[in-house]
Amino acid sequence: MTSADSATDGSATLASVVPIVPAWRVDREFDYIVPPGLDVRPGSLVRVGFGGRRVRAVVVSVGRGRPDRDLEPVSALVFPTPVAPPPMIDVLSYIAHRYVVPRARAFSLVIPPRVRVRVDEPARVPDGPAPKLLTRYRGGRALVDALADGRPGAWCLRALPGEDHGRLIAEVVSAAGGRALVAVPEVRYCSLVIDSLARIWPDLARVDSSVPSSERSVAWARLGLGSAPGAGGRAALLAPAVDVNAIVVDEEHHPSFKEVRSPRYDARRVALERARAASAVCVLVSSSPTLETGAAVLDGRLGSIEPDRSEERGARPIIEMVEPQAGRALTHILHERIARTLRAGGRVALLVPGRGYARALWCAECRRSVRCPRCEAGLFFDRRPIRVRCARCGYAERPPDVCPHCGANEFRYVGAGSERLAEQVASSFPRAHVMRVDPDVLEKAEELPDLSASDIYVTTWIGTKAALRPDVALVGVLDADWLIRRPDFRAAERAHQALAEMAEWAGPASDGGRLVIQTAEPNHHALQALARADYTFFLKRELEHRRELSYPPFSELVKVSAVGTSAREDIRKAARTCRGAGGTVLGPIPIPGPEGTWQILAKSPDAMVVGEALRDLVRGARLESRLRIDVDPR
DNA sequence: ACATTATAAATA
DNA sequence: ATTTATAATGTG
Repeated sequence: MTSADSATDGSATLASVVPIVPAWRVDREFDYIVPPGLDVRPGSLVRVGFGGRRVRAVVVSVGRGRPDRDLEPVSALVFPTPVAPPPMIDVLSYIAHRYVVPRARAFSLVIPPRVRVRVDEPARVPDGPAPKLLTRYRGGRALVDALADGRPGAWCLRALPGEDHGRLIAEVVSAAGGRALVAVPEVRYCSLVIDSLARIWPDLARVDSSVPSSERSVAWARLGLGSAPGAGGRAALLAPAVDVNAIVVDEEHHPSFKEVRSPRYDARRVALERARAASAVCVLVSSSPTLETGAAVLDGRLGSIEPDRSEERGARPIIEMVEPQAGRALTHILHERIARTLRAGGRVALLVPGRGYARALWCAECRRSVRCPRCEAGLFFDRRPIRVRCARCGYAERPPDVCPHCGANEFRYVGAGSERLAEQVASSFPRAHVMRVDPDVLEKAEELPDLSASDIYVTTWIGTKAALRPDVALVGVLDADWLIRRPDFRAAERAHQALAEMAEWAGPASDGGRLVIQTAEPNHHALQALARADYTFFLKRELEHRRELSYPPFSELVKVSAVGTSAREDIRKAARTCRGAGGTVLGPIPIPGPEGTWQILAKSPDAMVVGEALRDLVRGARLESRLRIDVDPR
């Protein structure tokens, strides 16, 4: 098309764009003229004049037409390849709708850092490994066939505890011809899975948030040219790769797949949605999948890939449930198991629920705990220096001299934290080398301590990350009840996942692996499932509880909070809106935070219906307070 | 009369 | 979100 044509019939190439201005007032498309010679396609990132300034914008469609008014031209193309190639515009629009944000905010997820990039045509993608581990699973062959035939679908791959996920995922990526995106949990140190994929595919595009922005931009552009595969944190699922055959989410149950900042998307849903829109295969990998995923397998919405029962049982360590003894952090049995393991030259890991010296400070008189003035969470007690601290908000202060409730001046130190426990263990086993790994130690350490030097490794949940944990023969969980009894409807699920991870850490009984769990509730289904090495047992029992209270997967959740002058009034408006959209509303309740913060939780059959109603509320009525909408909260 | 500051409206 | 026009308020 030449400019002479547009002069004769008045038609021109037009682009509809979404300006990257995250405000409800401009949550729509704007049209511009595409100057001849500019390679503007759907998904291109461009610069346009908008309201007296220049902003970046994502092109959502391109076509010829007669402008019905004077249009501005697109002023430049700012990235060499489309940042939202089909079907990403639809996926991003889905995120905007489901998570109730202006489209511009969803689109900003795919905008690379501001650096100039130049990329070369990608080399041919080398072949990966043939399926060997995968075909040992029931359903593994079906997945390989589906990938080979290009049949779309979604699967849950329930990995064997102790499985090499790097190898397993490499086989999936390989079966997809390398045209795959892999998301791993967001981790600070490194990812073993990404490392092993990079060994097989040296061109692997790393879209980690840990890599420098220039490198990240280059990876973004290379994926746009068809280089494959790509891997990284949850953001990797939004990479501008073209012709994606497979989307893999590793450790599907990991909490980091829920974004905590706006747009608060759930990467599992996004993975499924992108795969559906791209007619690709989605694979959710975990040895203890979320209940939502497990339920989807039971009712056939997800294909099942699971290990053979005998292999599953074979991966399990010896598991002992031990009744806690009042006043002792370590029961006699656990003490004896530690001694025996050390004598045999084995290493021990002990898991404590909290850091610091004592986990709480209680008034000896009124038996109330000292709580954080900022966020109401319980405070833990530090000895060096002497102070109380809040694990949630980082509040740290000298402990009060008298009880803030009743004025008594005597306190009880309740529960051993990682620091006291490490001391206690060191004095019980004077010849063992005890190492403590908790958030305080990790913060101070410049680099990772040499973990292999220790005999007893005392840690909070932070030290259980796969990249941190040393080989051990015995894992002791000091207080499983703390996990099981948390006031959260997902407490059992989390406990099961955490303890399953500990069982994995201990290793199979055939290699001498042993797991000792101190608990007053040995019959809890999370623990029973572990003892039987039967995830499905846990799944079915926990589903009964969820059904009874109609929690996910029997409903979808939307959490709304309001903060500001008229928070109380606005949260009532939000509650009415949710009810009007078919939701059942819990609350409003006041929550910790700035003065006068209120929250509701809506359960409904379809969060998108509730979300749509809330979208109208925040877009239409002018609200005094700020509403924070969290769809699919975790 | 003119500078300064709050407020509303518009963005192609 | 940011700019721009417009109104409201302040100052010499």
